[in-house]
Amino acid sequence: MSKPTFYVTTPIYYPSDKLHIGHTYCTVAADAIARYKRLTGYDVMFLTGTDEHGQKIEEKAREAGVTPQEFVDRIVTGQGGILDLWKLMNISNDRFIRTTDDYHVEAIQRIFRKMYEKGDIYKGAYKGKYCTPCESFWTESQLVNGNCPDCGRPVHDAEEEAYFFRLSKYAKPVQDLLETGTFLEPATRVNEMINNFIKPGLEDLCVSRTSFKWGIPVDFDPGHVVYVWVDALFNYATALGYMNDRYHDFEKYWPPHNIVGKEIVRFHSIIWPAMLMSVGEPVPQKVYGHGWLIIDGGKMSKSKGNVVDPYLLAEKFGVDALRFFLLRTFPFGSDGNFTNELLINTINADLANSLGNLVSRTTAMIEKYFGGTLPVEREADEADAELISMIRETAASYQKQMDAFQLHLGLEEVFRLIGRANKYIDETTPWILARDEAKKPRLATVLYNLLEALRVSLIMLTPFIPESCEKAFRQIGAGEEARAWENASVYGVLPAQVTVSKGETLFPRIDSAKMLEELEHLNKPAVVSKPVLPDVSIDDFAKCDMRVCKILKCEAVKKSEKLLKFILDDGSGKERQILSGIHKFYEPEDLVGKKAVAILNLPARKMMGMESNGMLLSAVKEVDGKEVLNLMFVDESVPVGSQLC
RNA sequence: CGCGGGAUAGAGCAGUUGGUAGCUCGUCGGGCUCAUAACCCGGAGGUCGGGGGUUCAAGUCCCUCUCCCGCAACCA
Repeated sequence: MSKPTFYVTTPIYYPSDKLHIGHTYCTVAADAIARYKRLTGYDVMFLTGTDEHGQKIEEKAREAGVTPQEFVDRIVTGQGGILDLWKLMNISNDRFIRTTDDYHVEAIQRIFRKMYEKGDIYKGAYKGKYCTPCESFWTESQLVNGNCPDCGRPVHDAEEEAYFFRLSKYAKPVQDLLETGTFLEPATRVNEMINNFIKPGLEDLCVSRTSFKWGIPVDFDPGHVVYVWVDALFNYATALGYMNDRYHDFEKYWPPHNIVGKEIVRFHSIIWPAMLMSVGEPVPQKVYGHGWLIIDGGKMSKSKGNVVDPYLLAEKFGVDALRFFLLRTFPFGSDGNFTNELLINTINADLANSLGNLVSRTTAMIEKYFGGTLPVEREADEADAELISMIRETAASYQKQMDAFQLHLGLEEVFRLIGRANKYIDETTPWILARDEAKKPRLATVLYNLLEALRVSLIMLTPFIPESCEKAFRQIGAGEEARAWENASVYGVLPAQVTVSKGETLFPRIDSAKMLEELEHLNKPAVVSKPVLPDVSIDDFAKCDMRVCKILKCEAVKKSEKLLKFILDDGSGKERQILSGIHKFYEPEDLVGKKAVAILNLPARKMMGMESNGMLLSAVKEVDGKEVLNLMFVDESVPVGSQLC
């Protein structure tokens, strides 16, 4: 009899930067699901990977002075890269796809052609507002006062050749899919999608670009590259061999369970099923949009300097502790507030105090009272009933939660049992039983029951903390059979004369105050000094017209967090208006009357509907992960209009 | 009125179809001594953001207001 199959995926991550704890969260969750399914008897395919094309990577590579391929190789396969991170985190993926893999590239070209030949992709005109100097297309909604949002100059209607996917054709079936089944979870996301995107009407989707080259070429029209929707989404299929010969298990595993972050739910729940309908393949069994990790109440981002490094945490706390924390603490569907303090508290309370200590006290007593091996004589008591029934029943409620991807609730079930076992020790007072030779059978029974409670708990914890469970199984003397899922709801699986060994401490307690202080230091990386830019000619430098200006007026721009509006005297006799995004660093009233330096001959640019004619110069540096900015003030004695050279 | 999420004990969160407000951590007191200063028991602490409405009954349904967050916009 062949096992049922289960296919689970993470998003393919965009390797424009190192991955952070948020990516780790998602991948660890998918890993726990994959391990859980394997444990419970499924033939599992677990896929993760990287989405390596696109304009941003092209630009980043150019800035770094390498080819796009070299750039992504470094982030994906290089030291401390994505592959290393997943290895460190003990991720059990069966496959890893990179969208630059040959087989994927060829398959995407075939898929694109297939949809084209079917008529679902057609060559049309990308109509929009075009800004000639910027060589950019804009949509109506992107315009600022009807002008180019980049440079503020007028735009005109223009058309460009592009390929479109007939998304509109699939609006109805996609809506039905969202409304009827359990296709998209959690359910709150369904309303969001329907209200935001389906109800206003689905427009056909532009699926090719000519503005950059770093992508998969449309093989029958080489000027175009396939845009991300087709390239990235179909990775879930090509990785199984869909439209290629590299793999041959599409039939076996399709359709997938796509675990995704809430920011890409839209693509996975609308565009993705529509395209699958187009190529005539089943839609995913489930798209699950998990929440984000929030840091200090706000989104994690580079510019806030609050990106949490998973390497650092894994090194400090251990991989299993980190994995456990992520999945135990945060409801999988909603956002979670990440703090180091919470991390330490969770590790101490659940892993050290409850689980680790239970293993420790149980094995210690068996060694102390029986030399490590339980005798065969037993004596049952009514006091055992509740614990034993929990040993038998916890697996069922755990399974129910896990099948619904409610990982944190699954863990809660396990810890209810662990808590009950700790209480059982107090109720049965084995240290008192040990004083009376006649009560040895009773004592053996109590300790055996504790081992059994631990055994079934560890089976259920294996998907979350595999390494630690392995160690703990050995300590409580559990062999292969005792670790099997079938025996997670059976009492009495360990041999009566089981032998234990109190090994190393599974999860050492963490000194919270001390560790927090340590992390505080580590979070302040050495000040990064940027490399000096390539040479420019003196002529190039001379093209920049920088002059001393006096700040006549300065006020905050309404509705803008960052913008200040300056009226400057640049020495010409005319007032000059410049907008600058520095409100975070300065209050307007502190700046009036001061003299600063501005570059005057930048093209005018519209921001929040107002024109900015130039830029105030600032000194910027990243210190302790935070951006520090200082305007370049000059001495009162320097005449207004003085030119820098 | 751009879209969405949220406001429940000191902190972080649960509260299913409306029917005595719960959990974890912290705190205070007690117990125990097998164990990783851990474990067990108990107490204190909430007019469920404000106001109005429906109902025998509202944290839960309806209206309204305030505040926070995310997306979007913007940060040359």
